[in-house]
Order: sequence, then structure tokens, then C-alpha cells
Amino acid sequence: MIPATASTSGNDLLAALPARERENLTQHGEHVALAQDEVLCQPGERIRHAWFPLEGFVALLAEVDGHDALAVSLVGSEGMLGAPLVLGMHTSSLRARVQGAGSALRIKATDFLRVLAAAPILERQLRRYLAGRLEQLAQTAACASFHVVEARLACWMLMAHDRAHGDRFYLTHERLARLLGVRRSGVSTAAGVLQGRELIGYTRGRVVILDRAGLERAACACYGQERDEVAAVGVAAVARNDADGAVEDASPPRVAA
Amino acid sequence: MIPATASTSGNDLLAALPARERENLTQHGEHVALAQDEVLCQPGERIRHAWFPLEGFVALLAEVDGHDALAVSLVGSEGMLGAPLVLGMHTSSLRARVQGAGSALRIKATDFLRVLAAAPILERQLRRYLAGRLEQLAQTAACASFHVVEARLACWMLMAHDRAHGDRFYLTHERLARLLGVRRSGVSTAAGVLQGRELIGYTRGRVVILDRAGLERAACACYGQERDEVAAVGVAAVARNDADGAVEDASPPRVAA
DNA sequence: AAGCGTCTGTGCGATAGCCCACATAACGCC
DNA sequence: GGCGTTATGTGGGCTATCGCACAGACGCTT
Repeated sequence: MIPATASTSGNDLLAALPARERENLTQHGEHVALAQDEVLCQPGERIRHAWFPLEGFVALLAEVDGHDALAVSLVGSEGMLGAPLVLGMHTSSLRARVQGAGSALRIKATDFLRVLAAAPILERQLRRYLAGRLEQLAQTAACASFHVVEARLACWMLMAHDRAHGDRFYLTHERLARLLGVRRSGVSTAAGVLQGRELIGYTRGRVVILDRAGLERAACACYGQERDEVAAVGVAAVARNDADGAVEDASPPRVAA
Repeated sequence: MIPATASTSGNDLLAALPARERENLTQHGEHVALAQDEVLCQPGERIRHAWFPLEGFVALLAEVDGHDALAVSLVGSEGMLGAPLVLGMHTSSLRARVQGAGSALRIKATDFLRVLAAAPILERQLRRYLAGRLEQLAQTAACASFHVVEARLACWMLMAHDRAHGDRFYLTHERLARLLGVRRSGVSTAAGVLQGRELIGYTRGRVVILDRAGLERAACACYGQERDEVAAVGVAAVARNDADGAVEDASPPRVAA
């Protein structure tokens, strides 16, 4: 027997759902592994599944002039892949590539949409998640334009740390360079500095977070914003779950549909 | 009496609605002027209204380190302001500032949400719009990181041109610099080049588009992406409208030239 | 006609990150 | 142990943009 319910609550979005809605999802979903560098969705191609990561993390990459240029988002067990489905779209211009191996609950797009239509809590949850993503994308745009590589690197280390379940994960300079949209040697230099200050350890792609507080000081304020937004989705979810049917703010008790 | 229906179909999102839904919105809305530099929404403050611009354009500005850093989106009669409301949020970290004076249909957030709950076509329409915005934000992030000022400037000129109803609008180098997140003199140099090639005319903030095709060649491919996304929302809307058999007034969905 | 504020053109040193290239070092496999 | 592959450290020249500063040009107001 698959420990479906137990394992799927490893995803924050799912964990916040009432049991009935969660079970409807897990019923239609399958537990799959996410292999390093696996591509879950290509730009322009039809989105076939919604994914709820349980472990590991997936980068969303924007293309420019025909090649991957910049990672605009990092999705782990706090989020989902296939967000455009929630908005009624079946394609995306972003590439989803696994950057930290792990696993996920995967649900066919059609099944997902059918379940979603009958799962008001899930829908509200995902709306909040999307709103957070909008904010975060704007933040990323500004961050990538204005902050130096070292601060941005620290930022990504922290985001990866939040999503890896532990202090160690695998991310080579080369990969990081592609995420940050800078040269590999630029990452080497910046990582060297962080290593020199004993904030991280680094040997052939094996990252160890040594001093998280120090890393937060080295990172730009964007990390704080990002974390707060993630937290906001979670808090809203808990509040809703507690109320579960009660109206906690001025919004009508689940509109139409 | 205010010519509400006639004027509000100046907004593409509203124009695509069946008459009943549109009237529900216009009933609760008021026609207001958008003054140059007026701030419609401050980061962190509660979103009080949804706005559907009829003329002019509004920039969404991301903050970094406490001051406006980069415009991540330009909203005109093809879109709306207050998008987070659709996702159940009542704040945003972006500042909305009018960059081209005009007018808009403004609706109180509570009224808007109530109407929205009973307007399925509007809701689908806005979802698509949000999906487009997600794509476009990712694009902006990459563009701002990788493309040179001249190409980005051309890009913004084109976007402003699409949203201004005419070949002339007002945008000083200083303002553009704040939108692009670069120095004012950087804009002056880039604008000088575009002027030298007779793609635009420029005198003290008064911009004239002289050679749109040439400008498109000077711009980065990001402009094309952006335009296609805007068009996709419109096309989807028209297709839906046809399907619903709800095309009563032959208001031509203004085709982007 | 004079004056002043705004807008634009230009210059110069500083710098972060680019491109290209090469050297070293760790690991994995035979 | 030897060898190829992968990962990281380092260097030098180049360019776009920054930061700062100033002068010229335009246009509204008095």
C-alpha cells in the first residue's frame, strides 16, 4: 500500500487542505521521482500535468533569444508546477527543470481541473499561491537587474536551503550560473567569497549551509520578501482551514462557481 | 448622463464581455480621469479599487532597497489594475503610477468582487489576463537583465504606442529612465540613436512615432512576445464570445496595428 | 525681453560582469 | 595506479552601464 496521504502532506499546499479535497487529489495522482535535470515542461508545449513537489526543487527558466537565460522562480514543496492550468491556460513560455532531485505528486491536467472545480479550498489556496508568484516574479525582475552576483547567489542558496530538506544539496557553479543568468566563473568567484567567510561549504557541487544567519546578511533583501510571501500563503491557508466554512474576511463565502 | 457603455468598451477586457456582465460592472463603476504621475496604488496599502483604463497607460513599479527600481508592466486599455483582487488578495507590493494621462472605469473593490462572483465570462477573461501577466513578468525579468538599453527603450516606446491612442505621447527621458531602471543620460543616448535613425521624434518629452516598423526592428524580441500575449487574451475572448452566442453589439475588438 | 525651470546632450573616470582561455583539483572507472 | 571527465580557481582585455557633473536648448511666465 502506498502511504499516499502521509507523503502528500509533504507538500504545503496539499497539507493545508481539508482531508476530503486532499484525498480527491491523491486519488487521481501518482507518486513520481524527479530526476536531476529532468524537464517537466517545455515552453510552448501543452501542460500535461500538475505537479506538487514533495522533495527537491524545480526551477522555472525564462528564455531569451532562443536559449535559457534566467531562472525566475524556484518551486519546491511549498508550491506547485502547472500553475497556468489554474488560470485556464494549457501552455507556458517557461521551462521547468529539476534542479534538486526529489519526488512529487503528479496529476493529469484533465483530472486536476476536474478535481479543482469541486474543491473550493484548493482553489482559493492556489489563487493565493499565484498572487504570491506574481509578486515574486516582479521582485525577481528587479533583483536580477540591480543586485550583484554575490548577493543574488546567497539569495538562491537560501531559497534552495528552504526547499531542500536538510543542510546539504547539490548545485554546481555551472548550474547556478544558468539559474542566475551569469557566467560560470562569476559564480565561482562569488561562491569563493561566501566560502571564505565560512557561510557555506562547497566541494564539487556539494553545498553545505554552514551559517544561515550570515548568509541572510550576505543576501539581498529580496530573499526576505520571497520568504514572507511564501509564509503568507501558508498563514492564509491555516487561517482558512481553522475557520473552514466561516468567513474570516470581507470576501464572500466562496464566490459563485 | 454618462455615456458609460459606449466609453467602457474602450477597454478591451470589458469590450469582450456579454452586455449583461458589462452593464453590471459599469453600473457600479465611475468614470474617472487619470492624471500624469497620479499614484493609483501604493505597495502594502489596501487595494481599494479595480481600474479598467480607457485611455492612457499606467506603469507597475517594483521597489528595491526602498525606492522604485523598475517598471515591470505597462497597463492600458488592454488590461486592468487591481489584478490581485481576482486572486483574493487585497494588497500588492507594486506601485501603480500613471505615465500617460487618460481615463478609466473605476470600481470599488467590494463591488467588483461581488459582480465578479456572478460574472463567469469576466472571470475567465481575467484569468487569462493574469496568465498573460505571469508570462510577461518572467519575460521582463529576463529582458531587463540581458538586453541593452537601446533595445529596451525601443520596446517601451512600442508598448506605449500600443496603449496611447495615437502616434504622440508624453514621456521624458527622466521618466523613461525610472521605468527602465537606468540612468537618465543612458536614455538620452539611446533616444538620440533612435532619433538619428528617424524612428522617433523627440522634443522635451513629446514623443512622436515616425517609423514603427523600424522601431520594431530596433527593439528586442521581448516586444513581440508581449504583443502576442496581449493578442492571445483578446483572441481567446472573441472565441469565447462567439461560442456563447453573446455577440450582440458589433463593437470591433480594436486590432493592434 | 528677460528670466527661470525643465529637459536634453555630452564627457570622464570607475566598475561589474562579459568573453575567452587555461590551470588545477577532485572523483570515478578500468 | 593511471586516465579521462567533471568541477573549480584565476587571469587579462573589453564593454555597457554607472555616478557625477555641467552646458546648452527649449518654453513658459512675468
